[in-house]
Amino acid sequence: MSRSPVRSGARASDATKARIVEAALDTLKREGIVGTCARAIAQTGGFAPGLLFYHFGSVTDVLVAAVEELSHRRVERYAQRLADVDTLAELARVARDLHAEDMAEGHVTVLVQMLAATASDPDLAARLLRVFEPWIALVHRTLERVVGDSPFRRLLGAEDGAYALTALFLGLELLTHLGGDVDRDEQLFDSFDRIATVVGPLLGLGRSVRSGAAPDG
Amino acid sequence: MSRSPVRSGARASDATKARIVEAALDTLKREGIVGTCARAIAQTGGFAPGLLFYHFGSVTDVLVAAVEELSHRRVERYAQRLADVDTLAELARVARDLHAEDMAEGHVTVLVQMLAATASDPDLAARLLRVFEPWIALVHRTLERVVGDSPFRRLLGAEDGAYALTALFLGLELLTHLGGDVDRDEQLFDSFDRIATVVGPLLGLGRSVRSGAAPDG
Amino acid sequence: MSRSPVRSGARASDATKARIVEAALDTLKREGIVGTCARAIAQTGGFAPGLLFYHFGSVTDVLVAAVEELSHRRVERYAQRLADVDTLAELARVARDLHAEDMAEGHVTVLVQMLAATASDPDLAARLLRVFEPWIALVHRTLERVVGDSPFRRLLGAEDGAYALTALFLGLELLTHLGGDVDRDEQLFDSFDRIATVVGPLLGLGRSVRSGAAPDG
Amino acid sequence: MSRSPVRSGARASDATKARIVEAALDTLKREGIVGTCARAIAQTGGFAPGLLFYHFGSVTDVLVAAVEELSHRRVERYAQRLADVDTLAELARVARDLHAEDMAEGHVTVLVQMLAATASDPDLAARLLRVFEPWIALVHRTLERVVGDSPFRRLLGAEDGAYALTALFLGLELLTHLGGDVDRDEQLFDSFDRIATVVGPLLGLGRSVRSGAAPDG
DNA sequence: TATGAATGAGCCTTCATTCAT
DNA sequence: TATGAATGAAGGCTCATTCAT
Repeated sequence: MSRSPVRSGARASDATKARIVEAALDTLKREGIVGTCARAIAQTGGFAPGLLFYHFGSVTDVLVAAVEELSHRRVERYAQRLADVDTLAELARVARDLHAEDMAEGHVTVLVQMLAATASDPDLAARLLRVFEPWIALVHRTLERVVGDSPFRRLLGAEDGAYALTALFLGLELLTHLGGDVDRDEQLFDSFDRIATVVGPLLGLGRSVRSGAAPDG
Repeated sequence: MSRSPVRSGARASDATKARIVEAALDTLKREGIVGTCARAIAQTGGFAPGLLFYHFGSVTDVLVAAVEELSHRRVERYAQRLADVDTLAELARVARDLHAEDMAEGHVTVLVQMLAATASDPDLAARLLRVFEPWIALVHRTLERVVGDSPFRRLLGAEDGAYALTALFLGLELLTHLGGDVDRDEQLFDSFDRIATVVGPLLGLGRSVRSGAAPDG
Repeated sequence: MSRSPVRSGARASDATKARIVEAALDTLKREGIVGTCARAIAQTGGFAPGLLFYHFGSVTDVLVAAVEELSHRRVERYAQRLADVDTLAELARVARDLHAEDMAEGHVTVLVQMLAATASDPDLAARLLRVFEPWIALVHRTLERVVGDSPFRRLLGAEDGAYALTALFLGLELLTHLGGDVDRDEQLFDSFDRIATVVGPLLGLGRSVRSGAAPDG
Repeated sequence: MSRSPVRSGARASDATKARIVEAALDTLKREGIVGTCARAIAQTGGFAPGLLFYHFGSVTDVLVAAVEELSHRRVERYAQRLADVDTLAELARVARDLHAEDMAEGHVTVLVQMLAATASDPDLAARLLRVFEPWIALVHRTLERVVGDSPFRRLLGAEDGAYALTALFLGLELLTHLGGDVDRDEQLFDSFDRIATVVGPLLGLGRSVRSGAAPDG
């Protein structure tokens, strides 16, 4: 039933597992969840389909591993970029960059496709939730910092903000594939920039508050 | 040989086609795109799988017809509810209601699942775009009215606003299935209410502007 | 999950189901349980493998249906031949005939192969038991009649006798495939004939008792 | 290139081969022939599947080796227990004991499962026949002794007797798995005891004859 | 000697689709 | 119009076996 490598920490096979995960990510981006099957992944990666089962046991397990890997990578990157964000304006700018990266490299596609698969597999939902938790927490912490103790907090809590922001990212991905109008996102984030620049200070958000001790603007 | 009800305008078969479409919607909501196949639809509707092909030619065609039907229904309802919306605060309230309806009846699930399928089928993307156009236009028009000629327009154009709002709706659906935390959406829309109530007047949005400065109707 | 024809009583498909069952029996006889798979059955019967699943849902279900069919047929035949058996000598003669038939047409092979499969599938065991019950009951009733109220009854109850006889039949099949010495069974049943002829009357078995002591028919 | 332990007489690898054989026996008992594959055997024995092929070349070869081993062991044991058997009554008693042992430790399961596999592999049949020969010979010799020169010999030759007895053992195994009625065998052997006790002397079998004419012990 | 990675064939099952009725 | 039988192509997964180490 549970062949050894499925849950072992063996070093030798790690390279192969990484290769399989990479192939899964590629396939997911290119074909979507509907077009992603063991054979498609194997073909993408240039290996025999059996190898996938040898190392992961099932297609779903590969996909979850793939999302895990992606999540790790992006959380690291997000953490790096969000570390210095204290202002709504800064947040808008960084968000735009991260979103651009995500779109360019198909990261959000992977997430959205996996989330869609969740509808026919409640088990998968639970597993994905666990994977996303650190990510959600990161966005949450950042917003906490940006919103801080400002009065804006009364309007939109950090948690709700993180939730909405995440939803927005995912939704944009769904729509992007639809129209192919790539510039639209650019334009939208331009708007966010403007809003943040205007609204932020207006409501006393971000650094202005925190550095209230040392007003720099 | 010459039986082609697929594209005929025959009235007699319309009831059956409606039944099939309804079954497709049900199945899509319940099983998601991955679990939706000809047999599943047929079983949901209580008819033979062959009937589906007789009337629509292919599974994809039924699904598109289903989305079309759903879109028609919702556009009508949206139009009805959005007709009187002139204010950001009103918009927030109506948006919350519509979103609640959509979620309760699984409408957004259908959209999201179909949009997800788009990734492995570019043709489908084009067809869906056409279906969604009137809907997008409606939201766009509403926002146009709400934002009006206010200075806010500079910050977020009606088009971008509609785009972002739609994306948000879709994204929320994806996330809802994940955590099962149904109250979260409620909470988020509460926040929107508050924001709209506070920010709207602040920026001189909605009726205040239109009916205040230049009453045109 | 459970497509209609699987458990329907439809008349039209009965012929096909019979054809599939026949192919399963043939395959079981020719290839044994190890060599009997959906494809092999399909090839034997000259139909697409999918047809088997369409009508029966799973390979195991076809096999059980096949054993059921075989059991029905043989029970009928056994009943016919055993009806007039009152004597151990008669029983020996009829048993030899029936065994010869069974071997010639591979009936016992089917049973033995299915029973062997039981070892890795407890569920199957339960299902087969149900199928065999009427058969076992028949042999039991016959022995009851043969042994009657004779003193022999103290030595070997009808139930044990039926059990042993059945086991013997099955065991012979296993051994026959081994040596290919077809005459051996003949020889063995010759011995049984002789034993029955000698031992029966010695112990006052069968008709001698029933019609001798109290002629009731 | 030149590593061929498959047919070497190397002493070092004998322990490993024994381990593999043991694992094969265990697996055969637990899972039956249908569930016995290289991986299952390897898992049972706690070694890599490759090892099996390294030492035996194929799964079938391991299984044959396993039956060989089992046969050796049981022949030895049977010889030990049957050595002193001269009487039908004694034979019945010993047979019951041996059968109980065989059942308890699953020996007959192994035989039956392998014999079943014979149906799809004529080659295997030939190989097994060779393995069983000494065993059959042993039973034959014992019966020869028991039946001796008695008039019973005319009724059931030793050869036929051995054949029938073996078949019975195998058949009982097949039936035991079916009903799970473990006591049934006990009961049957009780009957045999009774029969042997009554019928044996009646027909002048066993020691009575041999030790009667020429008392040797 | 022993392991575990890797492969390709094969197995069970499901799917979209066609067709006779 | 509607059904249900039938097919051939996948799809997920397992298997025997080989090979590099």
